[in-house]
Amino acid sequence: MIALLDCNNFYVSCERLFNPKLINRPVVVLSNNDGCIISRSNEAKRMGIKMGEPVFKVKHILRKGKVIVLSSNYSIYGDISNRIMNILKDSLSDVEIYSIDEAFFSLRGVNDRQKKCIYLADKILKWTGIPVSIGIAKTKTLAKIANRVVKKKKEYSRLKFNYKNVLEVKKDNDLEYILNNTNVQDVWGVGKKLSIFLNQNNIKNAQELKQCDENFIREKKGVVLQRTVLELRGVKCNYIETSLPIKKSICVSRSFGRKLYYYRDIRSALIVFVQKATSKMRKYNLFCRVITVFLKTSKYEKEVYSNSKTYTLIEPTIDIRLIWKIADDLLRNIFKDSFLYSKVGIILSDFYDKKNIQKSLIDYKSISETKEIKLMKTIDNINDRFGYGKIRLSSDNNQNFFSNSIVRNRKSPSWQMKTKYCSPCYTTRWCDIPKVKV
DNA sequence: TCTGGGGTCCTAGGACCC
DNA sequence: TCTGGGGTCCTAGGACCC
Repeated sequence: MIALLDCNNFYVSCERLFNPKLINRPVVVLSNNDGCIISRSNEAKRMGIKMGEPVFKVKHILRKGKVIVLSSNYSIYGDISNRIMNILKDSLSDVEIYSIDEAFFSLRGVNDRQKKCIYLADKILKWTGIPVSIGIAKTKTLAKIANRVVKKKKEYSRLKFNYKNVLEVKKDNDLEYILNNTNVQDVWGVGKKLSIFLNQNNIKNAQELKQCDENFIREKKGVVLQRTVLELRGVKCNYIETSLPIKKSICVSRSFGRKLYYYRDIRSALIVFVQKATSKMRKYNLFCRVITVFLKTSKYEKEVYSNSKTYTLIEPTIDIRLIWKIADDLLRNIFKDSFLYSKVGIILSDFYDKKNIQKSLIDYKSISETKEIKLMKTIDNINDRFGYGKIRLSSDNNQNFFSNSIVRNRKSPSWQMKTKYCSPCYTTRWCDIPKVKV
């Protein structure tokens, strides 16, 4: 049997840990750039605020309901997430960290599965303060559904719930009842497009999807959806992945705090993203061969433009100077005057381990300890010790960006994200650690 | 005024090979 | 009249996830 653990309203729950004023009040957390609502407290959900909704569309509800609005603070969420995952790993052998707030784990060999899960949920609540829900079933897809049922008990009023936050579906007729009362678009792996297709073919709920002709699904929509159908029938197609997957691409990109018109402004944003992407790549000890830069206007803009260019090197590289030079060229290639741009980004891909690098036949030199590698290591060491951005590529417009954590009043570069309502980094920055008066 | 970021996987089609 | 069979690799685009 497989269990899925999911933290309840995760970002809001994290914020509440350090700010008790948020408890029992409607709270929402916003996406980067304060654009959309991506986490809601139960109080906010009850007011009809939807997941993913742009803030400006629900301004009136937020104001009227005195909803507390927060920018997202990923250093807190990441840190709390690590603590929760470590608790799981301490008492289980097969844990797959599926996302920042979700984990699958195997319950093979466990006698009383619900008891074990209740114990884990209690421990997580006690040790971290985060409430969680756990669903248990034969496959990942069914565990996802069971988990959803725990969180939406009201929609399944005929079920008997023995526990507040854990559910194992044991009886066949219970499962049938659950699947009959779960819309097809709420099944894991069925998104907007597929649910439209399924509805048109008279498949409206999970039970109907389970019983439909899998060959028809395979032929029309491919193997992924076919697997979903099989998983609904209790046939395992997706297994628990305990080892970290090998990275296939690294992307760093942000929407600008305001629309940008000038090339030099966009360039000064890109140079920062390139540095983030390359330092991330070096953390994984990887070399990349393919570099992509993309640039776009908002899709809601009157004059829409979006373009990307890719460059493939002969030899994989780790050198930020080379990567930046190429990225800069690519940007110059796709930039066009007279658009109001909202976003630029870099994608590094086609990764190689140091040992598996195919050298150029023509321009051969030994890779093992070249100057580039030594230089990059030195940069990383200095930045680790003295703070990110102490050594970086130069760009005239970014002088204040890297010192902004200390001096907040200086003018920040024009592309920087909006984070108007950000809470302190309570657990990851020395000066933000909460003070307690006794 | 205002609409996130970072990923993965699959498929179809084209180009090419012998 | 009549034009093979079997395959790989690459890319773009579409779908999904949180």
